[in-house]
Amino acid sequence: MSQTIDGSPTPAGRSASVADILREWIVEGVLLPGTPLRDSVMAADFGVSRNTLREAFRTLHDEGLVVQQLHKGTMVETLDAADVKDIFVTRRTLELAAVENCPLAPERLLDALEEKVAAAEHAVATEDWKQVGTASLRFHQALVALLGSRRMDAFFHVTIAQLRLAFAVMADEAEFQAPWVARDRGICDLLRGGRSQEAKAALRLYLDDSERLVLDAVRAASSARSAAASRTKGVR
Amino acid sequence: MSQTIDGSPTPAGRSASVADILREWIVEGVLLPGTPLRDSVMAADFGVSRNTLREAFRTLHDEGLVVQQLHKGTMVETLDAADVKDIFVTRRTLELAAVENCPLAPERLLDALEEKVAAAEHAVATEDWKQVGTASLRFHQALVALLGSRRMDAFFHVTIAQLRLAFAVMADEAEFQAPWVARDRGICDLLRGGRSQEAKAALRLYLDDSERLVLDAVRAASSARSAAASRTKGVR
DNA sequence: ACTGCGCGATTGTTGAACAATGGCTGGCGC
DNA sequence: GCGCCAGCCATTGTTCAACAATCGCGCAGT
Repeated sequence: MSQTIDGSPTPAGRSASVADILREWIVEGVLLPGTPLRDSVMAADFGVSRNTLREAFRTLHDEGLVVQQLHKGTMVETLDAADVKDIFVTRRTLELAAVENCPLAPERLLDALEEKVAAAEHAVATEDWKQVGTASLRFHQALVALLGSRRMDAFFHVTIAQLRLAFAVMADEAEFQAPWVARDRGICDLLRGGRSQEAKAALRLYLDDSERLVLDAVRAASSARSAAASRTKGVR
Repeated sequence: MSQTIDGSPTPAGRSASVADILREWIVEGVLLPGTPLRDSVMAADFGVSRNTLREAFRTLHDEGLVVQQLHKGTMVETLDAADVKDIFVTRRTLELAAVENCPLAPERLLDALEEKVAAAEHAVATEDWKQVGTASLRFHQALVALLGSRRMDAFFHVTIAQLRLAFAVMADEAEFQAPWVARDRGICDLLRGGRSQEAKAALRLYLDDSERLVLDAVRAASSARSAAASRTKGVR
């Protein structure tokens, strides 16, 4: 799960390279949720051994991007409505606790907050909408970091990675992404101004709105998927 | 220590079986913190391939029970004071949020709470002190379950497993274990009586006291360990 | 149309080979 | 005698191809 604390000389070999490519494909939406990843054929495609590929699968499994069932193989994680609700329960618990804990957090972490919001705003300015979602999530990761717990940071990282799976099937246009960054900025400023209770309220509304949006997207994708499945099976 | 896996109906794969056994040995204190696990010899002991054993090691690594240093192998995780603080930050965040959420939790989860406390009390009655610690932790797991999040349940489960590493080096006598169960009972009754704010206050005190105790134990074990290290190196 | 069986496809496991790194031992110079 | 350096050995990390176990699907029989 040691995801890119980079600078570390990870000579982790070919399986890491394969994992990087697959990760890219998954979060970019090239490999859609539910896609089965058959190791035999992918091993041939990449020109590596099955065992190496399985190692890459394992890495992605640690990051919550794929699921593995015994003797049924590996497939890209599919989020249903229950998963989204689960993720947002998690987000509320961790992020709201972090905001409440903000006054006790060291200055360094507050600065990281500012930095992440600035990065998101830069992504908006350059209209790199795919990056905007990622940058915004990084801000929320920095939010959780206020708690000062290595373990919760790692846990939240996986949670966020799964949420990105849902983003992959969403339209990434200006009117969908930009408003969130503005709200991130608002929360950041409230926190840096020491008004953590107001920040908490703002964050709660933020999460409620965001959950609604993601839920709609996931339900749409899910119904589209089941419709496609019915078509291939000839059910009407 | 030659223990073979086979014979059992291997319900979840062999690497998983090996991981189960090692996990048992670790949390039961058979393998003490810092014990190096050499893959060649353990693979022979278990009668499995070195590759399979490394798979098991990786599973335990994900669960935070062992650490892996590049080219230095795998060893049982040793918790230092920072780790304990980290774990208790996590416990406060999750458990207190769970208690606050209690009024919204379904009846079924409240009943589970009662069941777990009863189990802990039974362990006390039979003076099975090793089981008492485990049963008490299970109560706290049920507490977190009030949040209704599969992901947080899983996360808390590994957190608790790490905490048991510290318990492994603690004296497990009546006067150390029994009081916690009584306090668990108090919290449980408050929750079932709908007085979640009082339960929250009680839980906060509980966690503060528990953290102090575990911290002392870990510091004692740590200093004992470093003293032993100095002795073997000839440092006075 | 339904049920049971067998086969192909796919995954899980193995053992070996090779590379890379860390620690240790022995020798050297001071 | 003490400290430092170099080379060797043991252990770990990575990859591979072959073997075994299991699941799902199609086919035959009723």
